[in-house]
Amino acid sequence: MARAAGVSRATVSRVINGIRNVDPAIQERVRQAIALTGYAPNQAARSLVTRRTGVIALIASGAGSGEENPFPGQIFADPFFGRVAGGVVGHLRPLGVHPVLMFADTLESRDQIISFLRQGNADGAILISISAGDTLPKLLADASLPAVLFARPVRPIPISYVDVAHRTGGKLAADHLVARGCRRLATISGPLDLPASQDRLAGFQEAMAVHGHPYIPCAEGNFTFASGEAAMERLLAEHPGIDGVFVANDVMAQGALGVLGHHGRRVPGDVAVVGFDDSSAALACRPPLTTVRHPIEDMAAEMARLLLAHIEQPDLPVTSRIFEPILVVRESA
Amino acid sequence: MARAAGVSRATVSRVINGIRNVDPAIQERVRQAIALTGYAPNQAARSLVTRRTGVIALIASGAGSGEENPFPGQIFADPFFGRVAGGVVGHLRPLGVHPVLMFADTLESRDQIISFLRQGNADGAILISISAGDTLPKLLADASLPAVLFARPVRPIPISYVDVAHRTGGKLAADHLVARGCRRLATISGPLDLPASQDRLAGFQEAMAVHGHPYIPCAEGNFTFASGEAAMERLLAEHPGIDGVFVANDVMAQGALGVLGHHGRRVPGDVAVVGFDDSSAALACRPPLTTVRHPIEDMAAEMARLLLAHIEQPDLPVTSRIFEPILVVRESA
DNA sequence: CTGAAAGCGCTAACAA
DNA sequence: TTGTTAGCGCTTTCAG
Repeated sequence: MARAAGVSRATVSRVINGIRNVDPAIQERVRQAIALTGYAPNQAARSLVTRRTGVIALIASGAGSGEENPFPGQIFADPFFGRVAGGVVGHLRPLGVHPVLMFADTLESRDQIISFLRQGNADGAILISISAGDTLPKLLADASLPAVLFARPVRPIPISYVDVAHRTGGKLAADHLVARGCRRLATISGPLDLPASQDRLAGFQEAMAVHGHPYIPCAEGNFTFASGEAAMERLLAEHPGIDGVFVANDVMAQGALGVLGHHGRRVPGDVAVVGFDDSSAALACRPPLTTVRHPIEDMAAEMARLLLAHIEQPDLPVTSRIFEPILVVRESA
Repeated sequence: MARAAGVSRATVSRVINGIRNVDPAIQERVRQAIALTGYAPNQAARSLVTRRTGVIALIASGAGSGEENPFPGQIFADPFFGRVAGGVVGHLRPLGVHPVLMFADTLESRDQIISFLRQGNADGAILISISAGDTLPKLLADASLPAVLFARPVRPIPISYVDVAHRTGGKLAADHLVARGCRRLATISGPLDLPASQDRLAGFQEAMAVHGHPYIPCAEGNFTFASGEAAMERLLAEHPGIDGVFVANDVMAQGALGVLGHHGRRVPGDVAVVGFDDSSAALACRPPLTTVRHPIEDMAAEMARLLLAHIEQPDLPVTSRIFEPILVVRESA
């Protein structure tokens, strides 16, 4: 464009990038020419010199080293992932940064992601690991690509992360259930190879021990609806007298609620239920779910901040930031 | 890199881009040098000359012209959107194309999206409109940006789209419910300003008329869980004798199922329920939902094909492709 | 079959 | 304050 504005391209560039030291009159003239010609600067040319794309990778990372379902499954439909994605978009969009959706399910896809980043397709990555044994954090660290994890990695890795105090969450649930008068408690945990699951469980058990309940029956799930149902069935079969359950995420809690209803148990009358996440599933439960709120929006904001900082200053030391959960009391407990 | 390979960069480029006419020996030498040096070609430089990015925009477009929730809400958590996103990723990833997640909720965000595309940040767009009166399709067409819609636009617009035969879907549900012996039917529709909702409803009503039921009570919802509950409550209040319901999507059906249970109605014994989409919500229903399957993966594949074709040949005439739904019989009807 | 050279469109020194 | 100039790192004619 826009030497039709009667100035040099350098000046146009300065106006577009909001650099001062440009005569207001000329600034105006350039703006008009832009509006008139419908000029849109070429991002590739721009990235080539600025070495920045305004794009980050938002990665849902599962285990998988072989081949699986060709469709990145219902991960994207998980209310938890949805809330994270929403939080990230909400905070990055005003800054003109947009996320590329990626799914790391196979060895190949992990390599593809690393290449994608190394080629400068994106400036950094936000990684949401949904299973243990994920090798992507290490690959990212080894390639020293700017990245932030949504949760503490299984093994220590020099990479920044944001997490919630899972143990505190477990304790909140325990305290609430005990305060409500529950005496025969049980819990449905997430996959026990995940630190998050371990910590929620440990926090719950420890708090229960303090309340004088040294042993708590536990059924392991994998954060899916169906696994929540199955776990609840097992618990009910082995411990029919249960009067309170802490479930490690809302989606499983939703499944558990259905099973309880099926077995004629009233919630919260016969059995009180507390979930975890405060995802949209909590409001889709009947009765609405009392749950431990994962402050995802705050965490997403912090991840955005951290990632951008790492992008700006590649040698910034890695940090972690732990958020405190709170109990949201609704009707299920 | 890699004049360390002892060849010119032109040759390296040829090897990387898999262009023939390269001596196998040299080809091998280049590959080794690449592996050795860990060379990764710069995508910006590449895009600058090829005018292609390998990125497309995946847009969830709501209505909204003012300001709303700062967080792109639970759209991303909707099982329907999740399935579309998964289908798109599944088909584009093998081709080395990745989607940027965008949310068009405000006037401003729509402009931002158009700029994003015009600046060459992405080669084209896939748009999933989740409300009527969306102006984005028109903006895209006016800017003649390569784009494909997930559904027929409300008003005719010169832009390609992929859709499902909603009327057929409604008919499938009607035929099944009647064949099952239901006599007092009702339906919960989606927002009636959406063509998709209108067509599902019309298809259902017309088929019912053929079966001798000229009038079918209808309650309008907006595709959310809560609206499904509310609609079912209304229906039950006004027509307590209902013995079959066609619900325009699975998420609302899930809500309806809960309400029916609450009112002591057995499903499918007292009331049979048929949903629409066959999203993950259908399997999370109790009993599992009989539903009209939206062939989203096939549709996503077709969208990918169409979009890439439009990107290759900018003057390709617009087309549409309508897919046939099928009935998936489970336990709810 | 391979190399040399000319840009792609922009930003960022450096002059003026 | 503005214009000139030199690349950013690649692909792609065009010679050889």
